[in-house]
Amino acid sequence: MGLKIYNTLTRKKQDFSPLNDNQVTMYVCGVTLYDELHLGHARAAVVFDIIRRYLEYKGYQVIYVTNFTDVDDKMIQRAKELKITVFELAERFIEEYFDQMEKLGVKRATYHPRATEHIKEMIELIEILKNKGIAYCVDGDVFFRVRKFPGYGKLSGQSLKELSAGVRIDVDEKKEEPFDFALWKKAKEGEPSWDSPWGKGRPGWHIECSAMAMKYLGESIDIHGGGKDLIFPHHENEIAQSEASTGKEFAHFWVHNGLVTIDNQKMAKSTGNFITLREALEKYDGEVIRYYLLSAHYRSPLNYTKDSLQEASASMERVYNTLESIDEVTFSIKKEANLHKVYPEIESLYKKFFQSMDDDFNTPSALAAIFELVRKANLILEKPSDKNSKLILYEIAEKIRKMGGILGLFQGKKKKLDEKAKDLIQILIDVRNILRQEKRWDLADTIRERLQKLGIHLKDEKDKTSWRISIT
RNA sequence: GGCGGUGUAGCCAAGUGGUUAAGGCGGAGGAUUGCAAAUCCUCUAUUCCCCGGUUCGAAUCCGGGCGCCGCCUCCA
Repeated sequence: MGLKIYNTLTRKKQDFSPLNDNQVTMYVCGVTLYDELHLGHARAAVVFDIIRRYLEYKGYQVIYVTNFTDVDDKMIQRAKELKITVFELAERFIEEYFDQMEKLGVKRATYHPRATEHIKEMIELIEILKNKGIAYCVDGDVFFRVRKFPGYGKLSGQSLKELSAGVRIDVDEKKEEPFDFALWKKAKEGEPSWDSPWGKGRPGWHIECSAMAMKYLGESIDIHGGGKDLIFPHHENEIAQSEASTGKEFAHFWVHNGLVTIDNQKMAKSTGNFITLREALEKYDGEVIRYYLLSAHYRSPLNYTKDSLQEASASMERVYNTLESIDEVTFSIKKEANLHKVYPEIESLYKKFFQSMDDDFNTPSALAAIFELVRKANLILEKPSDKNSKLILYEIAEKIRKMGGILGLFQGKKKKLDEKAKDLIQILIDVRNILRQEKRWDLADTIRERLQKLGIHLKDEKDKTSWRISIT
C-alpha cells in the first residue's frame, strides 16, 4: 500500500513519490512574529509535523523547512507600539514559538530560516526576474509583472480575468496592472531597510519563501504547505516568482490545512476571533491540544467550541487508563512478551491505522483504530488474567504506543511526582483506608475529592487503593 | 459577482456504489462499588440538508435547490 496525498494543484489525491530517491523536501510557510500564536497556527504546525513524522516513518529522509517572517508592516507597527525594535519583537516571539511547539510535541524543523537573514538571496532572485523582463522597478519599488507568467492562477483555480473582476483593493498607481505584486518595497522613514540595487527598502512578503525554499531545498521541492488561507495570493505568487525565475516546477505537491473556526467563523488575529495557544496551554496539556487538532481530518475546517478540549482530554484519558492497566498486569512478563507473537485481530487494526494514514493522513480514522484496540484490551482486562492474555495485552500496548508515536501521542510524558509527594499521597491513602474501615465515609470521600481536584484519582480495589495522575 | 469547499446522531467526527453507517464525547439503564472513579453490557442516526434522476442496489454518482464556511485585502 502506498501513500496518497491530496494535491491542491491538481485537486486530486495522488500517489506520493519523492523527486529524488529517498529524500523528501518540504517547505511550510511559518508565522509572522508580531503577536501570540493561536490555535490556528498550532493546527498548521501539528498537521505538518504529522506529515513529516509519517514520511520519516515510511523511511524517507525528510528535509523540513519552515520560516519565520521577521519583518513586515504589522511587525513594524507592533514594535512601535511596544517601543522596541522589530528585531527584539521577533526574538521575543521566536522564543515563545519554540517553547509552545515543544509543549505540543512538534519536532524542530531541519531549518528555521528568518527572512531578514536572507535578504541577499531575495535580491538575487529579484535580479533574475528583472533581467528576464518579468519584474519592473518604479521609483524604488519592484513589482512582478503577472501578465508575463502564463501559469498565473493555476493553484487557486482562477484566471487573471476572474481575479481582476473581483478587485476591491486600492490599486497602487505605480503598478502596471492591479494584480502585479511587490517584490521589493521602497523604504519609508523610520522603518528597517536594506540596501539594494533599487535603493534602500525591504522585501515583499512572497519573495522570502521562494528564496528560502530554493536555498535550502533546491529549485523544485516535493511538498509545499501552509494554511488554506495562503493559497491566494501568497502561494500563487510564490509559484509565479519561483517558476518564472527557474523555468522549473516549484513544488510537486501543494498541501493545505483547513482553518480553525470559532462558532463557525475563521479564527484570525485580525478579527479578534481567536483562542491563543497560551490560553489553551494554561488549561490543558499540550498533548490534549495536539489530540484535539488531530481529531478532524487535516483538510476539514475544525470548529472550536468551549467543550472541545475537555472532550479531547476525556478521550485521551481513556487510552491512558488502558495503557496503565495493561502495564500493571503485564509488568511481570515483559521479557517474554518481547517475542511478539502475531494476533490477527490486533494486526488487522494495526493495519487499519496505516491504511488510514496512507489515505491522505486520515488521522480521525487512524485514531479510531487505536480506540478499537483499547476496547479489545479493556475486554481482556475484565477477566482474570492468564499468561496468554497477558501476552496479548502486552502486544496491544506495544502497538498503541507505536501508532501513538507516529502521531506524537500516548507516549506517557505524564507529570512526574517526586518520591516525597508519592509518600504523602500514600499516607493520605493509608489514613483514608482506616477511616473507611471505621465506615467514616464522609471524611474518606472528602480526601478522595480533594485529591481528585489536584488531578490525583484514587481507585478502591478489592484489597488495596491505587492512584494515578490525570493528564490534564 | 468569481473561485474553492462543506452539510452524517445531543455534540465532535470517519466513511464516497453493495451484508449490521467507524470511533470519541455526552446521556439513559444494568453489572461492579460503602458511595464513587475506572471498566464491562444494553440503549442513544431504519438513516446520511431537500427534491428529482442514473443503477438490481447510493450517504456515496448526476442534475436542481437550500444552508454554512473559506479565498478574491494582511492571515496557519
